[in-house]
Amino acid sequence: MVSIVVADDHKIVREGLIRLLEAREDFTVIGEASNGEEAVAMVLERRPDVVLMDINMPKLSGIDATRQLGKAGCTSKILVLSMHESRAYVEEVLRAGASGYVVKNSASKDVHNAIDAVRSGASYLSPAITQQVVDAIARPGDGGPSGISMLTDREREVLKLIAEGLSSKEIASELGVSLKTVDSHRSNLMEKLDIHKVSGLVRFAIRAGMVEA
Amino acid sequence: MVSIVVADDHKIVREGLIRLLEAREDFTVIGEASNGEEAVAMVLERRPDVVLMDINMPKLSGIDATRQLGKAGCTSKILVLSMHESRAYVEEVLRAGASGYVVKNSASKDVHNAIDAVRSGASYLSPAITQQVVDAIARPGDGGPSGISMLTDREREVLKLIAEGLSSKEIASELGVSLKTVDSHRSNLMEKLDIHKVSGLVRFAIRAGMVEA
DNA sequence: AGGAAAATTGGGGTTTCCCCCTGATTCGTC
DNA sequence: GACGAATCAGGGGGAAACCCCAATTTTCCT
Repeated sequence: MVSIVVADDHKIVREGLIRLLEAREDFTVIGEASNGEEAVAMVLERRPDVVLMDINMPKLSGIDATRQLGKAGCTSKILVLSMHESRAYVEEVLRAGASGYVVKNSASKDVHNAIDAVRSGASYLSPAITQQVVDAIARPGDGGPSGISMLTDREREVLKLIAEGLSSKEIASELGVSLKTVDSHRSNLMEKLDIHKVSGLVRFAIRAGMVEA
Repeated sequence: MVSIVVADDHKIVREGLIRLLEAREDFTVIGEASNGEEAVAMVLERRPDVVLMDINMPKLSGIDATRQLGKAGCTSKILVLSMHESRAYVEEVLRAGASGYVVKNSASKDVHNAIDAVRSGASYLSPAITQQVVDAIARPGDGGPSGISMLTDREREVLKLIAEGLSSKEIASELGVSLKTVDSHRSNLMEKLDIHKVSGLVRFAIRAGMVEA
């Protein structure tokens, strides 16, 4: 019997997922969460075998939640559910410690397979994704990391807030650091990405799935 | 018996929705589509009582599909499913001819209710939405179409270039006018849209389909 | 363990651009 | 004529972008 926690901010999607999961008699959903914080708390408390986690969630993204669970020494396997097929996204998810990446454009059978895979210690990537990863590995001359992975955690954080429309001053107070520090991160990430305009940063962040359009 | 067509680009979501719908014995799903074009073709062919349509779909958005169905004289009731709760979206959806607007953060019971409502000729708006609509009506001052239609051709042109990352100076030379003129258009469109940051303009332009992410 | 490299933090100063305000002129349309 | 749209213009405040710099911590590699 495989115990599962489902985390997705859309109730209707959550309900649908649960039905799909429980079509398998050896799967049992033991909890559901509607945001990242809730998901972390619930997983740490109930210790499911598998967590089916959406990326786009309020308060704490699925990626950050995955990261936190890893740091907390959680042994539950995390299966990230995403609507994005961009390579940059997959990279970040896997580095955060997830065992699998399933695009929402999958059949329920695929999700079942994915759960079986991560249960047995394997990794699972949606077919649409594996090709991207293979491409990335096969193309070292591509400048390697597609951009986002060459940024530090802090720089990603700052980029996300820039793309969301916060001014440097607001970002500084949001992160609890000085304006000058934010300015440094801003300059550094612009240099790394070779994007020197806010508009470019916003489009990049959207393509990378860091923010919604 | 209510016949339904489900349109959503994510297969896993589509499957979940279908299960939720068929939990009601008087509902029967007679078709599913993974993009807007497919949805239009299928609805015109099978003439369902109700279409459950996601907004975000490739090729043709749920909104445009709704518009096309209306022009084609289709009598199927259209229930739009959206992850957005912003007023601008609701307005556009309803003006496109949809009978209902259901946020994805709803319970399956709400979707059942929504279908019952539109079936009987009524409109259905998710609770989270009704407040927004009431607010919009109560404020005749800015009650106009909250989107792109209030911009002039020139302003749309400038907005597009801003979103593409050009500076005001570059836009001026691109359009063959003075920098100050561009500055005026910029100010005016910002005022009209009530968006006062580049990041917001870029996201707006992407949502409006004026530029690619 | 020890040292190198990177990340994070912080500061000063300059230049450019953005944003908002006010105003004006021309053109076409209703 | 009245109106809206497009064009042009100046000035001022502020933010951003880019330059210089440096201290501390964390991470990584040998």
